[in-house]
Amino acid sequence: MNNQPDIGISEAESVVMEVVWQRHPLGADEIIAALAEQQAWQEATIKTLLNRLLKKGALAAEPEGRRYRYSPVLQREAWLRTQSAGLLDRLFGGRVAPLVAHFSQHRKLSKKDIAELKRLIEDMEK
Amino acid sequence: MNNQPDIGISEAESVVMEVVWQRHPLGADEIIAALAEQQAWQEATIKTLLNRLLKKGALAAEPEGRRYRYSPVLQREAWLRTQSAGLLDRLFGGRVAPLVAHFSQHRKLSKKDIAELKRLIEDMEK
DNA sequence: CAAAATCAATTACACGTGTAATCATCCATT
DNA sequence: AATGGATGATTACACGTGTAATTGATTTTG
Repeated sequence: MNNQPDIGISEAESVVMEVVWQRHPLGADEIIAALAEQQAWQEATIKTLLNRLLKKGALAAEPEGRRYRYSPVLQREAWLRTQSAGLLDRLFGGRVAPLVAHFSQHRKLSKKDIAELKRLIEDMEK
Repeated sequence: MNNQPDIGISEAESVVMEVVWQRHPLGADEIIAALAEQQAWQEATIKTLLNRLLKKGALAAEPEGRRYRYSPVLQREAWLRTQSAGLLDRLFGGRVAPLVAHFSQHRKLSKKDIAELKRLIEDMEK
């Protein structure tokens, strides 16, 4: 009974969420400040995104004086899960191995990556 | 100099592409027939998608009599690459290991999957 | 040959999204 | 108290997308 019926957030919205996921609660000004460094967005744009995220229920806002502090309702983990599951199913028939194979062909994996993968797999075998 | 400047296709469009990737060239009727079994789309809808894919340059159509036969221009491999790279970068900071870790936590990997992964990694080490 | 069937092309339309400007409200300052 | 600044709310607007109906051109059929 706490199950959010799968909030869908857009690309731009997810950029805002990333900021709030990292630290919260945050005021709009702080979010705007954090984004100023990576995005070329006007303040108004970010305000819009915040409102849309509120309306979608991905963020919660608690009033603090005349300001709001925003916190995530949608959890990053849950979002990650639907995003990556979606891609895996649509593109790789839901199988992880082909996905890894794909990356191993097209993306340089460092020795560290490989070592880490190896450890992961060993853990899985137990 | 053959570099298509990154054709972007939508979700619904990709469903059509999957059909054409599997077998081509195909007439619109064949595509419609193939999709009838999985999608509840009207013919007109598929026609629209075909036209949009043409306009985007993702498909090519050669006239055959008064019909067209459609073939992919955008290659599945290329599309896969941008799709999965996008997700990897946006969600996992471009690192493969965290992605695999994520799946290993949330998705049951069969023994077969694990064995396959293991082999992949062994190959990588060489 | 006229009528019907077949396809592709054109047009439709609501909704989400990226991107923002403007409006309204409330607090602080002169 | 009036004014200016801050900030949230409302409105804007073009474009992509999902979903299709309608139109137009051509072919097949009676």
